[in-house]
Amino acid sequence: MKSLSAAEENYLRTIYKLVTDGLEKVSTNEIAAAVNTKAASVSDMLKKLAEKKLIDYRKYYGVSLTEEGRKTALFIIRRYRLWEVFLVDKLKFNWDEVNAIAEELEHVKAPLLVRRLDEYLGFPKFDPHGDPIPDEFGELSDKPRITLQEVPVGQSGKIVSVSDTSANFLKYLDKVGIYIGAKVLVLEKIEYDGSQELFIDNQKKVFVSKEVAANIQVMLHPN
Amino acid sequence: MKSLSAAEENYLRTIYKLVTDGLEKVSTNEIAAAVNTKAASVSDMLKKLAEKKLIDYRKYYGVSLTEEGRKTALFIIRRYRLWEVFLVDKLKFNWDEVNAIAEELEHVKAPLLVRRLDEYLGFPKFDPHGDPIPDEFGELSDKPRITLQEVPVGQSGKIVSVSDTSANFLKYLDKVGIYIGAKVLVLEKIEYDGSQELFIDNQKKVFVSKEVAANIQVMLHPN
DNA sequence: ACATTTTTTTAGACAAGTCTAAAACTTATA
DNA sequence: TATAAGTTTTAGACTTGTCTAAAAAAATGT
Repeated sequence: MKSLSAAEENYLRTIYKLVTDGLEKVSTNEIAAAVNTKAASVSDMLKKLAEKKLIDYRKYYGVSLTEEGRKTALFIIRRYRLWEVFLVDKLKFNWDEVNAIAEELEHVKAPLLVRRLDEYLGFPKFDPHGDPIPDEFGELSDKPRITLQEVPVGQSGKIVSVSDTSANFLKYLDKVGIYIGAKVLVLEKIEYDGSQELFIDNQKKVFVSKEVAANIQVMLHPN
Repeated sequence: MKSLSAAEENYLRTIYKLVTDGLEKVSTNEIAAAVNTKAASVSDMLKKLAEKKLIDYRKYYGVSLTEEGRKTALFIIRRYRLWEVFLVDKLKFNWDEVNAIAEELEHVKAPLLVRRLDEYLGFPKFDPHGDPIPDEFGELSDKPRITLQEVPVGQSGKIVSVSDTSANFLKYLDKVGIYIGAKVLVLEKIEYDGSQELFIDNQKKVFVSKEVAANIQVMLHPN
């Protein structure tokens, strides 16, 4: 595996995240927003990553990962997500506080450290956001499917299945704009009755009851 | 507290270590050796640290820390030594494997992280080498005095006192070349009978029994 | 289909940190 | 004390990653 700078690793992890978030290819501007820099800087970096054969890059088109890039990204993500688990499980951070810190810890490379950390944490398969942690060989477990009820506020996912397949239920879902494959973001949860407000496909707000949420399975997105 | 780059922090911690190791002022070459770089690079960096008022620097003379530099170094060292404790206590590294890794972890700055880590580790007062860990306010505990028996192989220290003050014992010590203030390095320990081989003042090898070692108090050196 | 807007890339500059080679200074030695 | 030897600093170059401004390409709207 090629040795990468912290900046290169950041870009690679970000691209992986964006790609597996759905997009086939990712735009320069999207990357710029995600790594908090300017498009010009992204162009420069993309050239370098392309030279190292980690991404497929054609000017003015998007980028995608090569097989080598994908594998490399998985090892970076492994480090990142193990640290996330450490921060939440051991240091009692909230799942929404750990991103920035994990990003710094991710760049600590000592391979033995990662293995020991993994062991110490009990070989977790998923991070606090529900995203899978690649194993030593870069292998991913399937993403866990959790019910919409269990999705934390602010987290988004893709609707993958429903438990209640009655016509009534499906008709209701159809009517409010929920369907298999839809992107769903949890905007708010009402403690009182377990109902919640959703944002479907970044477009439509929908209010669902606890009962409805319990019957919808979601696959969490990274981030 | 000024915000420093990872490189600046490394230099500062190194200078602190060298200064408290005994030297009043530290030479460019000593620093170069310690941070594994060239004298020319050190000169450049010293100018920068002097500009930030973290060190007292006069060309062609040594450097020493200003009060601000000392304080800053203590916070860097706090991070460093807490990570050392984590690596040894939690991840089961040996005390001699942790230097390089702690050096990387040291640069992760999130202040809340350091506080949580401290708490998680049970507010340790000393790191695995016996060096004191500054508290949140940069305050140091005294160095612990431990018996020569407890000093790990490869670790060095200074002999600070003896429990047995009988003439016989002192005469023996004198004869083999052990005295208060001597530098002692533990070369080897014999499991079988608890005896050990020492290296006194980087000059003389001495073999002492378990009984003798138990009566000698040592103050550990950094590193 | 053409003009406008948006996105992306290039060109050139800059800051940090490192290096080598050579100059300046200090220390040791004869 | 003069010269040699060793140390430290300067000068100048290079790398990495960033930026702004401007040019080039693509997308959009009428």
